Amino acid sequence: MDDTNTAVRAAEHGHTACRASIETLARIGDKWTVLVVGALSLGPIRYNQVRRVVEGISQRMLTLTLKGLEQDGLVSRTVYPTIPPRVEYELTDLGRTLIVPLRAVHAWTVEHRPAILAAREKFAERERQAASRQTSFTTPK
Amino acid sequence: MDDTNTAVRAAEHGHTACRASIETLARIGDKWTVLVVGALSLGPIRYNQVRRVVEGISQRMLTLTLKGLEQDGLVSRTVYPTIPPRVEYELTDLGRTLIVPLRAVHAWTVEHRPAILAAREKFAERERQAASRQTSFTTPK
DNA sequence: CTGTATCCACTAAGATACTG
DNA sequence: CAGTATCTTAGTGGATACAG
Repeated sequence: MDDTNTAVRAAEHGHTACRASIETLARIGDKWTVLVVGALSLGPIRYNQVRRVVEGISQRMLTLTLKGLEQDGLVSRTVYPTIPPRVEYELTDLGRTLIVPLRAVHAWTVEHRPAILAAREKFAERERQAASRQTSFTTPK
Repeated sequence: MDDTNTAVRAAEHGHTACRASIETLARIGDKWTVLVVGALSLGPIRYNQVRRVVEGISQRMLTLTLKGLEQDGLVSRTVYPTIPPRVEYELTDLGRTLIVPLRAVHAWTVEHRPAILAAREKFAERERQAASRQTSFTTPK
């Protein structure tokens, strides 16, 4: 009917196209995937090396993350049947293309993180003020 | 000692710088935030309009997502004290800067999604083969 | 060394009902 | 219209122990 509704319709249009991307974004947006990709971005690397680089990751999560990436064709897994066994992980060509947009996001976070932290501070402050005003209303004396 | 270890050390160096970004990435990388930002990217929009555009979001998640974004200074919230009440949400300047890297990621997902889906297919196929080979071993006759 | 399997705690998220 | 409150369930992730 009006401008606003037109804008909303446009959003809905883009929205459908977005859904698919969201699913993909969820994959790479989780807690560990980006860190693991970062670890792999420098070349082939073994399981326990990843584990050391990505500090704090559990064996379970590392295995799950790597398997997920392998499943999506972003990482290749090569087993050398030696004793002890040796498994190397490496970004595929597809996986390497991911580095570019990842860097864009990374640059954004680095650039705007101070502003975000400042905003959080201000928000927390306003919340404290609102809370104290509440208190003085309910228990004035 | 060798090239690999050098690479690993380099990764560890970058790693520390990454941690902070990860935290921020977790914020914007969740299921709903990106969709909501997409809805807001076209201009000021009211609560229930967002709700309609971002299909499937619950009231709870919408409120939480908006509050999170407001907290981080990415979205501004304006209340018009009319009856019925009217609340408009809008991207701040900071929030608008987020659109750029978001588009980069979006472009990546659109471009490479077919490859990812194909990789998943192939992976599933290999898994089926491995499973059937297992079966023929354990129950040969 | 490179995983898998199990258990458990915690949180995230949906449904529902209610308030200003 | 724009939320808040509460309940319940599903998924995530960590610790541990064990296997190939």
